[in-house]
Amino acid sequence: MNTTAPRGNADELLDLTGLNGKVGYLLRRAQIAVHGEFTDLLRELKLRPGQFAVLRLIGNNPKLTQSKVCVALGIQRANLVGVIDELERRGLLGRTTSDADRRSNCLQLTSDGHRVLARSTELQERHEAAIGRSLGAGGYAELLRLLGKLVD
Amino acid sequence: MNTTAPRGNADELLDLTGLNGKVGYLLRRAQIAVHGEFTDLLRELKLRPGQFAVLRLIGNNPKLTQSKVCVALGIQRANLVGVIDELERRGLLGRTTSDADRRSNCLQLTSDGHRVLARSTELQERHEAAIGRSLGAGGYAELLRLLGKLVD
DNA sequence: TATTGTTATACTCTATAACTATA
DNA sequence: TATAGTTATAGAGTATAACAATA
Repeated sequence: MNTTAPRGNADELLDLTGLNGKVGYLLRRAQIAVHGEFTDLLRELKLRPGQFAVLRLIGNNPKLTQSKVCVALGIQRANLVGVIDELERRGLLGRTTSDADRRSNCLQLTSDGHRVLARSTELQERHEAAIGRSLGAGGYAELLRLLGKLVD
Repeated sequence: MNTTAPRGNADELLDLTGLNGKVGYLLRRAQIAVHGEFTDLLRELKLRPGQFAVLRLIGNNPKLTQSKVCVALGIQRANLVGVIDELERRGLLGRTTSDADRRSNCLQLTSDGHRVLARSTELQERHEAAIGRSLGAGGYAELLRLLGKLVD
């Protein structure tokens, strides 16, 4: 994450009406902060949060096709291609043409992919634990509940 | 649905462990959903959420300089230039060289800028009200509180 | 020397259309 | 006809470096 960018939480003399008290704006600022922290944590693996989500999903669901990954993660088919290309180039997963439907690629993690997924999952759990400490256990659970409603 | 499909994973049957139960992931999905809804609402004004934030901040704080906008909103000076260029080209605000410090531009909304800000603020209120209905009044307030902690 | 606004540049993420090979 | 993967491309958003004018 960028460390020299202004964070914008210092100037208390400005009138932030219409921004600070709105879910739309605070959700964006919070997401940027949390995403940036996770990006920093994953740097040791040269993995970005979006790549982690793909590894996690395929690790959970071997032989998943690219289309199904896209539906599950809410991304475009065309944009997944490059992500899979890079993870495959790095030897973290493999494409195999499906026997049942030769249009589809079955995706599977390699042993290196499983190792990277295990390490990144540790980092994610550390990250979530830090969030939990700043929100309190009740706040963490309540935030999950409320965010879940927004995603629907 | 083909009943002979062997290990095809239906979308509802996917294992989303490590994604759905994590604040990092749900925060991202929720932010994308909410940001997209606000983007749709603002379309009638040909205004994007980031431009709205700039108009809102300058409307609240006349004569603000570009650097101060950047600190308040957490964006880069270099990236604000184009945003201000476009809003100025559309006649929504004006730059004036500061008397006190001739390096700085004082930013001020035009009457058109105030009109667009007023209308977009109405749209934002409608958007936030819809969020409030889906979360409940208590949930909405609690979400604001929790997101505020994450932004710190 | 430091800061403000600016230009240039690059990289990521996202969105759409069109192609191919399969179904 | 429809779908899976792919290519190409364009638009946002964001990051860094460097420069001129000014402090």
